[in-house]
Amino acid sequence: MRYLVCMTSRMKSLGIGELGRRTCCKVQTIRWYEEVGLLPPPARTGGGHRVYGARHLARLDFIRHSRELGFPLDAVRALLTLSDRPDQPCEDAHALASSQLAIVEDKLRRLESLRVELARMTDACRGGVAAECRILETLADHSHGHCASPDHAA
Amino acid sequence: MRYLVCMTSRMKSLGIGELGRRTCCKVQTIRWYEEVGLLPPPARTGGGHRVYGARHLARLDFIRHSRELGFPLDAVRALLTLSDRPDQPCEDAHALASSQLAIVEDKLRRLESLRVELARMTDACRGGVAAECRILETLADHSHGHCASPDHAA
DNA sequence: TGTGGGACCTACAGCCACTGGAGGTTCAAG
DNA sequence: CTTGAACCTCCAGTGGCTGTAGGTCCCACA
Repeated sequence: MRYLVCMTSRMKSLGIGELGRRTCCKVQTIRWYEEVGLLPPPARTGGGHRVYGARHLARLDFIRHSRELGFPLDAVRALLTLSDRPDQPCEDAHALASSQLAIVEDKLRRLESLRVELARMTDACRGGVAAECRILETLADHSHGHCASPDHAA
Repeated sequence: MRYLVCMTSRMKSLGIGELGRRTCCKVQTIRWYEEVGLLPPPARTGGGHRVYGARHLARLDFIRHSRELGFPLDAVRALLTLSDRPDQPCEDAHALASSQLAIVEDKLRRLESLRVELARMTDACRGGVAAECRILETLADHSHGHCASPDHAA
């Protein structure tokens, strides 16, 4: 793919492999982002190989960073649309980010209580046979919330 | 399904709906657990409806509690096998629980750094148009780790 | 100029742990 | 006997990729 660099003197063009290397994306993932409309279809060589430019690199970086922060693809799509319209107010971006923050905070809370329970379990287990195992006992103990979730009540 | 209670005087028998209500499991999920071998196939009425007993209730409670703690189904399967053999040593249960604890602790660490970055983002954004939005700017900024992951290097 | 082999192509199946829907049957109460 | 909720089976879809099969293209090197 080095020939691509020679083809256009002023701008770097790169193949899908090189793009993947620069953005920490697997090649299949890049193709899949194209398929679902996150990344615009690039130019092709005569033989059908994809040829990317700086725009694609930036866009894929944006996508990857958003994904790393846990935004679902729909949110990434919305954020990309916003960044494509620099004159629009950024309220939506703010809303997306704070709802993502709320989700993360909620996950943190719930994971923390899992951690506590798991730590208590492993601490309580002092070896021995399964019949006396505190871990298995805890798991079998059904004195939990018992379907208080509104989801299930409905 | 009340007839089931009458059928057997000494033990409560229940239909799939009632079992679901008592364990916070959707009916489909119960059937699916049966399909993948986590829950033994129950008796059936003449018409083909599933009839569960106390064993199933306990086992499903065990499964649900394990799942709530984040154990993947394979681990749940292993834990169930252990609890079915009370004479065996419980080392495996301990190993499973501590590896799950390690996974949870790792997730907590990573979620916490997400939280920090998201909070910084939303704090930095003071409204305005997308072109000046700190959130979009942060997402577009590609001064990150750049493929240090061994996964990608390999 | 030929060749080797790595990078690329498409198309499709599989992962986890369910969830939902279609279309039909069974059950218990009134 | 009718009603309608609960149940049945089968199958497709979710999110976000990942892996595989079977082929084609590209370019460095001899």
